[in-house]
Amino acid sequence: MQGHSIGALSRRTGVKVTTIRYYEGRGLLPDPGRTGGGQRRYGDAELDRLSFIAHARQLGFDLDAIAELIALQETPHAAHGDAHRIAKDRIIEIRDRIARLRRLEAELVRVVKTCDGQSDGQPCRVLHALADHQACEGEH
Amino acid sequence: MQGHSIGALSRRTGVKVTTIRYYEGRGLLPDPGRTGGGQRRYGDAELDRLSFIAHARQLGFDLDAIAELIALQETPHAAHGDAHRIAKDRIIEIRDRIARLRRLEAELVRVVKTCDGQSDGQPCRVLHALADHQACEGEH
DNA sequence: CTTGAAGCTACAGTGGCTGTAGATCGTATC
DNA sequence: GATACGATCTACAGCCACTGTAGCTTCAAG
Repeated sequence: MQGHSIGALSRRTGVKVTTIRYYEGRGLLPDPGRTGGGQRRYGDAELDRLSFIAHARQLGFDLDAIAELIALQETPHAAHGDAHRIAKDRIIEIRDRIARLRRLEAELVRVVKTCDGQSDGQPCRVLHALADHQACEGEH
Repeated sequence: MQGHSIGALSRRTGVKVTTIRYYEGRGLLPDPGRTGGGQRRYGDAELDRLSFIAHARQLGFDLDAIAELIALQETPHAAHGDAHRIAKDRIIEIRDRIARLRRLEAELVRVVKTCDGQSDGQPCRVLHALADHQACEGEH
């Protein structure tokens, strides 16, 4: 039987079989052809699309954003602005997340330091430091 | 009626009312006292604990880790090592996430750049770039 | 005593899958 | 052909950490 089985697609893209079926249910992949027995068979176009989805997921796009990007691919005219907007939104979001994580890191380091080297019978100050929001300079 | 209502606790900690009840169901907060009519009334100890939970959540601890930290608070002896381990694990995790986000950012910037300034009638290259995993230097 | 905000329980829904059960299919080997 | 066994099928439940809803009761101020 010609075409890729769902397992072959999975091996090639690193996307789990169940996840591929889930994407189909979500409308991100078209209904594929079937064998006489009802098993899915895919062509190279589906392989490409699944690679696209997998890559975009790894870049942190959610499934709705990916659906939007796919729709843009299928209506090529004047899609530049939208695709750029979506990608730039993601960049802004990622920079924001990095900034927040850095603040968290700094605070956790501070929390651990308040206790380091101290080992009497008292409850650990890490726990106090965690409860003590006053000490954070961050805005969270 | 003495004690804080659930709404007062919510206002003081920034944790939503429904979330407070959810924490109670998860065992992170004890069953509070109730008024004759069945409404929850909290003391300062519960307020402190909820602040602790809220702060730890903001630092990215999951509820299981927080439950562990609370358990450590209640059995003070020899808790240092464990509390430090949990906090240090989080620091490592956060650094890892920062590193991965930076790679994503770099790639997205690259993706957007492949197209910038180009505005013919062709499908946007952002979409190609997203599908083209070959071009990533990262390990994802 | 009335009113309206706040609280109550119980349950369904979110996103993005993952795991399970129990059946069927496809293909390599004998 | 028959058989064996892995791959695939559908349908549904479960995960995390909430969030939202419906329909009711309670509290506290005026």
